[in-house]
Amino acid sequence: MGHVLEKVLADVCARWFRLKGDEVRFQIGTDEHGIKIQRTAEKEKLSPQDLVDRNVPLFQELYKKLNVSADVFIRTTDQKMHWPTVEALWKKLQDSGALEKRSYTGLYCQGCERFLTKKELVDGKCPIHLTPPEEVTEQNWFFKLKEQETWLKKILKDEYKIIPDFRAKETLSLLDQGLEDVSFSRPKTSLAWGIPVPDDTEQVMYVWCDALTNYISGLGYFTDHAESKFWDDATVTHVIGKDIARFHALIWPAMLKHAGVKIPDQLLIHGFLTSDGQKMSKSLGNVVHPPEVLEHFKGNPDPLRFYLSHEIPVGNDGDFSWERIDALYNSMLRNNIGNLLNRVLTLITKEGGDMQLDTKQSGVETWEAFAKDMDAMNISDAIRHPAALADESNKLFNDRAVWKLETAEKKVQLSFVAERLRHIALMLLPFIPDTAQKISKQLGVSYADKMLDKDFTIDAWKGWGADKKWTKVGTPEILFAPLEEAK
RNA sequence: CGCGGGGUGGAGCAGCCCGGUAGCUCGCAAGGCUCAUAACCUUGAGGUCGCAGGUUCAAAUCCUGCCCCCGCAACCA
Repeated sequence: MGHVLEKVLADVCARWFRLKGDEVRFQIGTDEHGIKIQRTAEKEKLSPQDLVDRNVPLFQELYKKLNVSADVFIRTTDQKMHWPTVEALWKKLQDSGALEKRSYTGLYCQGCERFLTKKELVDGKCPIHLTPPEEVTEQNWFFKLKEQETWLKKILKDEYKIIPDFRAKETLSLLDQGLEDVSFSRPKTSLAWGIPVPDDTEQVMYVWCDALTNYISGLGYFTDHAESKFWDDATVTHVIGKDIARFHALIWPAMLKHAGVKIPDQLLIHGFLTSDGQKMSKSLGNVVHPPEVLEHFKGNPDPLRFYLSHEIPVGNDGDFSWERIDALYNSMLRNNIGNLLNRVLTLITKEGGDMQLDTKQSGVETWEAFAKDMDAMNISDAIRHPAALADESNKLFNDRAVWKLETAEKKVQLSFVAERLRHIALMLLPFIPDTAQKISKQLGVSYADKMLDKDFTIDAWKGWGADKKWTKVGTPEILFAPLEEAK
């Protein structure tokens, strides 16, 4: 579920900037190397490659169902697109003197097949296997991170913006505690499943140089540079989980510095999801699988997208609960927005279906505030603007008792609310694209068919009464069906 | 003294940076409306804002101390 939060968050941002007319390159991917994959494959009697080839399409499928509008999906096992960049980067690091081969001595547990830290030990023994670990020495390539401390402090203050703020502070305090050099490779004997170190047949790259590099390998870096303008001339934003934040904040810019590549501009760090207030874990049996949520809403990704956007302030941990998502679906989507659309359209249709919009006074004042929140990626705040507008419109509908008015005035009032709904749909477009389009289609606006195209922009449509060709509304349909008896 | 987040009506949260009638969603109660997806609108009940001190004319909001919950503690993704 965590990765879904991340992809939806990134997708909402990507869609927003596209809608603003920016050129956007939205990349996601999978890190498919490492000892865990290797071991799982052994257990299942598969080759590691077969294992990831089986699993990765499942993720891709899921993202597609969630309407994640990624332009590129990078797999770290992709030897054509990914590996050449990684190898080139490694060499650049080596040439710049950032890498050094050293021997590393650690406490190795045979049962776990990995090094343990002193703090993990209980009475000097591995807590899982209850055996004392042995001292093992192996050769590793190390990346000299420590010497970048001062530089990192500087760029984290001035150039590399971490969102939210408290994470930036956290990272800086991490720097104050001092950095260690980082192991960048493993002997083939302990890690076979990875990218071989160039010119060193005994060593395989460890995760950092491999996985982090996906951001630029997807742009053709060091090879054909096909899309490198999306790095060099763009605002680069990484969207990641708090668990890997420090590596993105520290190791990655240091690597880029050595390679002579621009450092990223922003690091958006999101929190984790709990399930009914508890950490999701297999032993507790409270893990929520995204496909279940999709199925719960009949394959419609929008309730989940809306939930994640609405309930979880960017950067904080959030909670997933079936009760909450149902409640939000009913109150916001169904009763507030869906019902408003329906009552308006039904009445307009009874009056012949014509729009009679008074274009003199605007009924939408929230675009500026909305755009400000979106630009700052405060998506949980941003999404409240269209919701509030719908809320207000329901009130207005009652206050003015629109259904009782005389025909002429009734048409004007109905058109007023319909026009508001047009704006609501535009604001919702980054969050729940399918629904936003459905609303627009029912309203009958002229651009409804084009809304989901990647080159659709909203600027021309933000004005009050901007859609001059809009004269008639479409047929009202139920936007969000009632939920069946809850699970 | 490891680091960070949090403790606000029954539930989930906002407000705290930039002190001054405690707000939102859900739930609950009463009323209204009937255009609409038993939806929509209004009103109400319910909070000593974790605890204890301090600053101030005034503190949920600033300062100090304490208690409780939750993550992370570095190569392990």
